[in-house]
Amino acid sequence: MRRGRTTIQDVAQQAGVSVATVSKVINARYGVAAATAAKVQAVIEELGYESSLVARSLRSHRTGVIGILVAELEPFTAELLKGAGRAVEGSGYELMVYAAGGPGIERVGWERRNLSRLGGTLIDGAILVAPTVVTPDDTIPLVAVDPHRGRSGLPMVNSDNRAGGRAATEHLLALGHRRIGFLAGRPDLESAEQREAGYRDALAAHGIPVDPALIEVGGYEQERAERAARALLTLPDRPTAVFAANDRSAIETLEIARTLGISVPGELSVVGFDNIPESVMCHPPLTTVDQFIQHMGFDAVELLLRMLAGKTPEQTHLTRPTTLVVRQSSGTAPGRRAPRPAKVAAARSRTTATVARAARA
Amino acid sequence: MRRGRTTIQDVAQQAGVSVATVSKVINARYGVAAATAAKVQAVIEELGYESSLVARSLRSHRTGVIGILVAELEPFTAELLKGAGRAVEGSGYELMVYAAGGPGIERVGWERRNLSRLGGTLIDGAILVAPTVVTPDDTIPLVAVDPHRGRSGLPMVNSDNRAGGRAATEHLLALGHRRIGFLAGRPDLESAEQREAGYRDALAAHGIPVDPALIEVGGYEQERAERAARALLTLPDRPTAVFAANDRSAIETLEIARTLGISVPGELSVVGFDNIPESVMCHPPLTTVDQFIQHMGFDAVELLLRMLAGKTPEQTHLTRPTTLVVRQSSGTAPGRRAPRPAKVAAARSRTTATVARAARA
DNA sequence: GTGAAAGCGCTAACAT
DNA sequence: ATGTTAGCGCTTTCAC
Repeated sequence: MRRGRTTIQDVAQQAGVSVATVSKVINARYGVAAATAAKVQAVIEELGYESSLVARSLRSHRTGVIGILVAELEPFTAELLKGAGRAVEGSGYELMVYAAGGPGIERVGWERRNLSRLGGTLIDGAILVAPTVVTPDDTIPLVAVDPHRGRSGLPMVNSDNRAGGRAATEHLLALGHRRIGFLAGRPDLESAEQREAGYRDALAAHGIPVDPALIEVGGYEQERAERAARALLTLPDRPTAVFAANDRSAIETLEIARTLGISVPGELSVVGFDNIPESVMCHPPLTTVDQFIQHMGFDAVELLLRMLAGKTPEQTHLTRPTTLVVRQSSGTAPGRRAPRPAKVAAARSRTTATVARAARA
Repeated sequence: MRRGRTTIQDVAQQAGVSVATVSKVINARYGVAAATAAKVQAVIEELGYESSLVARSLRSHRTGVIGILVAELEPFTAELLKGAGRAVEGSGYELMVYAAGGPGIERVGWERRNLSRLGGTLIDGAILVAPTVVTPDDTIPLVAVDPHRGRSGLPMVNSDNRAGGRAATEHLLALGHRRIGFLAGRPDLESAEQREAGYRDALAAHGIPVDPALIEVGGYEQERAERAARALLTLPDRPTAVFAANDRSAIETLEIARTLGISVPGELSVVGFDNIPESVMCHPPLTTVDQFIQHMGFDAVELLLRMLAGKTPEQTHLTRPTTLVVRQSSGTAPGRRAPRPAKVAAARSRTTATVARAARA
């Protein structure tokens, strides 16, 4: 046995041919005698040789690999990957997920950095998840999922965040809440901005002025979100409900409420956004806005695949609808004695069923 | 603007120095005048240059990237990634997940193929998830998660599958079930084998002979599992309970039961294994064995990190305990009128709480 | 039909 | 302190 990996050199030597010939056999190029090809093939099998993706891509600039670039491997990303995974099946492409290394290090610009590191070589196209800035790089086809604010011109997949934000807030209003706090997300993301717009829409529609004291920025970061939630819940005249811009923040709000001895949904209603699996497993299960993350992952890959095939897709901006999923973290506003309306209960089972179906789709 | 990526060549030219000098600056090597370094650095910023991971790794054989090789991006994998993601934070390493491309193509040997393609270059170490065969490759440090049967000598992380299988079966026995079917998993995986052993253990402990007709192989594959579940449920004298070797198979069993008009848990109890998020979202929510997948991912990365640091870990075989999580898919055996015991209800809330905590850990 | 040689972008010895 | 040279493993002209 040799040390290190088996290289094309080893195969060539063992087969008694040149490296070039082996390469031709591997890539099924013309100009190789059947007998030679067979012999080389046999040696390849024997040695268990597999050509190095790295060396190959450095040279040929075509790898059959799609990159998914994310800042962090957290629930949202994980859901997205499930959808992406299904979309590549049978496409001939493989998936490479590159995680920038946690939430810590220099969020801004990670996608450009990693794109430079991988693009042009290694991956034929990439999906950028919640990118901070994107200099439309013309090296390889790109698709953005849940992108930052402002037109980037990049093909993208997102959801109707504004309608989702509105639905969440309307739900709380329907339950009699009037002081509804908003736990804002990453200010640079269009989605976060739109969810806030939806929140404002709903309040405006009901003639309720927005109270700036009830808006805190959580930024989708654990500590910051916790601080923001605590600020909201320790207000002299605290809100009776909080709409958080994503499920993680909402779950953190649930946590803070628990430490403060505030019962949910008795004294406080909480609504999130995303419908990550964790939103079902927390206590109480979270009312949230489903944005069908798996579908987004699926769509993004499909779009990219089409671009890689050279077809210019007619639709380069895919926006998915969202659905409110009512669970146990939201209830009638304190002081109101309206019983939980029957239609809410009905909505609950329906939407939950939807989720289950989406998970398998 | 140039076409294609910016290379080290471009930087060197623009800065009026040699390529080697630029390389030294990038890698903070000695032998560069402060002034030169500053100038080069400025050009790097200006051009937005980032060195190619591919070219670099081809040469230096050190990348700071850990590979996670999986056959498919499905719920189990996704959970594992969450844990792995947390473990690399602050380690200086980044994570690259490589998905072999769906459940379809040539399952056996995918890990060896991909390892050859990436190893030695691109990744400094790898985690193999549910590998089919592993020729202990000495090129880079390897850790296996949920490995195949037989000693591979590879450092590994798994759970106490036998105890878990026993607990699941004991639970059904305690509910009065006597005809308990088993939906087996991938025969090549040690975990699947152990779960079956646990099942047999429990039956034996209660003096119940194993009925071969009640054992079907699902192989963790959608279609096959569905066929197996259908076979079990259409048996002339069908089982009153089914223990499936993983949650996906269990959820598929739920599905088949529904199409056959068999009510769960009224006429049939179902217990799974894994505790993937989907097990909470299905109908009814699944009773299952939690194997703390996220923790396994965390542990695997930590173990690999230690190996990469050159420390030989004293413990190279990590086995985690499992916990039964009782939800709504299991109930008293038909014909028995024992009310659902109070302690089961108690266990339920406790274990669910455990899950919630684990999810955040 | 086959092999020699150049080069992808980079780093590491070795010169200067 | 800087540049020159030689590859890493592979693909691709282009001779033979």
